[in-house]
Amino acid sequence: MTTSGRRATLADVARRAGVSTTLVSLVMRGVPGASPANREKVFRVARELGYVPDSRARALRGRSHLLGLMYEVHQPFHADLVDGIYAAAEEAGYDVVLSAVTQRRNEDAAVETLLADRCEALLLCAPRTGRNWITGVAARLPTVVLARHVRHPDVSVVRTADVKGIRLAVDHLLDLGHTRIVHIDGGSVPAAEQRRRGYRTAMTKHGLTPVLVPGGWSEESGFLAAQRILGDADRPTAIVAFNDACATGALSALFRAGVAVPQAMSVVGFDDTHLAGFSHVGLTTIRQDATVMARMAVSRAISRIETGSGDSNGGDGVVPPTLVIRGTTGPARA
Amino acid sequence: MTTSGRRATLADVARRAGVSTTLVSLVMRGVPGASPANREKVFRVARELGYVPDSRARALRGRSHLLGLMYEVHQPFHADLVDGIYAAAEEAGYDVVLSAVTQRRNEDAAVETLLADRCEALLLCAPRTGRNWITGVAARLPTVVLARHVRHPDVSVVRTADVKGIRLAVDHLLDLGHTRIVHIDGGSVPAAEQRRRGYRTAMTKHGLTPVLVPGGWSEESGFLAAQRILGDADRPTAIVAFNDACATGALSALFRAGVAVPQAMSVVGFDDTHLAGFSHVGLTTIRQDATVMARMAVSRAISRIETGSGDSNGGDGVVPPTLVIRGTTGPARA
DNA sequence: CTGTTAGCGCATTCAA
DNA sequence: TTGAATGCGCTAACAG
Repeated sequence: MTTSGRRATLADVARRAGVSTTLVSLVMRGVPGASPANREKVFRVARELGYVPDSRARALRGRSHLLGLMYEVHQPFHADLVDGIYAAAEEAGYDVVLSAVTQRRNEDAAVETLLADRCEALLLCAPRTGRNWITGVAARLPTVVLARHVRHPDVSVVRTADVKGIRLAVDHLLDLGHTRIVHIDGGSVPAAEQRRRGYRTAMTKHGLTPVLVPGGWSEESGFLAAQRILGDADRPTAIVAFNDACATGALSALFRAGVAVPQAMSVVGFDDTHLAGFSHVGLTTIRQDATVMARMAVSRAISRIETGSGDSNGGDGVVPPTLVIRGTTGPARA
Repeated sequence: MTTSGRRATLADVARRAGVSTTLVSLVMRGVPGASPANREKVFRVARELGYVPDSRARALRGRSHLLGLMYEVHQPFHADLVDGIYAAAEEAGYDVVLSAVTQRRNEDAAVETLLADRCEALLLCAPRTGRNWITGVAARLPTVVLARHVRHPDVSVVRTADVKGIRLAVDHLLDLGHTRIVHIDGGSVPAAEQRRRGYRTAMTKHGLTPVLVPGGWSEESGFLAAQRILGDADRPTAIVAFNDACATGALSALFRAGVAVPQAMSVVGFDDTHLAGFSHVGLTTIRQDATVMARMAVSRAISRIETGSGDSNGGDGVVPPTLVIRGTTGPARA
């Protein structure tokens, strides 16, 4: 930094431009009420001084128009949500404050900073902490939970229809002639329960026996689960994985073991993250629409802010998933 | 939200506890100067009212103690940096404001919000915008650039010794008896230039001919590049990829084509992101130490803030990379 | 169209 | 140990 010491303020600009602070404020906010000549002059001086309105002082004055967003830095799907939420918030005239959950920074810490930041509502991406914690948070600020089930009047929920998503996967495999289909589950991760249930339901509905293999949300967990599956005497012909990362890990195990995909084994993921779309993976998967979820979440947050409370939209925001067929599923062997 | 309408303030707590605002302020900041009895009472009332100090009002008062961090949501290595920077900043008594770069939100927009947020310094993770933009930003606020070369008195740089990193990779392969080693480069991405140069230097030093294959930072680019390599008449025996994602993509192409790794082809990545560590990938790679880089970056930012300007640490912060040998490299075939 | 003024929530003087 | 007063940068009344 080479420029002056102090940060330029609205008053500095006003003084230098020879106008009132009100006028500068008007011009900077783009509201009408200033002559073109003055508007021009203010802009010029502001640029000269490197003036940027102080968002904190602005917020202190009245409403902050801030949406607090908690997400996990290492989750690709959360990255998609972040992107969508930025966009949706901007459209609605709100700003977003990010608060990341990392290995050394837990959800409680993440929310604490959001609270201190004067956010008007909280968006929580797939919170892992218990239900009581969530309702506790929701008691303090309007709260929207994404990608997790919670049933409580204080919290709005936006999620994918997990059960339906898994059903799409199973049905797709059935259409291809598979009958021995296993599910690598997500363990204790949010949504894992629903997907497990969806799998069981879909299988039993067709008179098939559900087989669950313990997994997780990471590539490693998928890898390990697939190895276990390959060791089974009665090897299945298809795998429905908890998510894309898990599916990718499983794929690696299969490649390693020389099992041809999809000839000898079909694999379906969940999420449709960037990972799945890469041409080399070509993963058949269940797509969660991050953009739609983001839009819904923002809209619900704002509605909660403005109506003070209560969910006018009636119930969870459930986004329908879609089946994306790529290269990892194929006909069952005769 | 079920509680009262207005957010509780310091004055509310003071009134309810029957003490002065000063006292509450003291207690909340944990500075000495209040009787144990009062301290206790203030804490109790604060909890009852759900009082959280307003960080924005606090910042308005004097210094904000805020570090602005720009990073790319979809880059795993940036996630590692974010994690480290949160930790390092906290140790130093600073807070972090995140500003993500996404597909719909460019670097300029990201920095603009950081400026408005009253940050005292900026940390830019591998900025892609031109040099002039960076120096322009640095003219406004103390700035530290991570993982990219910039030579300018106004900007501090923290980066991995890219040239040395690539040399480690090449030397490792030479030790294993490889001579036909190609480099899948990073195109126009920051640091790609240095790695390219490091590769050329390392090869020519040993009298070998460098062979560059155009690549990029994504898995897809690595996949495509590897396909091209496999099509070559004079197929190499080893690949040094621009980064882990690129290497992972290349690995997939090799698996697909039935090329055994490392028997028929060795592959080295760069970064040592989570991806590389997963057991199923077992990628030999050049490790960038995100934690050390984060610590250095924070320390330089603070030093710039406090000394007003100038880089007392003298020159770039260069973090030595290390070779991590896993399963994707092996002896060249006789 | 433009200027004056009050106050947002907090930390920090200075007095008591 | 405690309390009252001041100002950070900005916006929203209100007056000119």
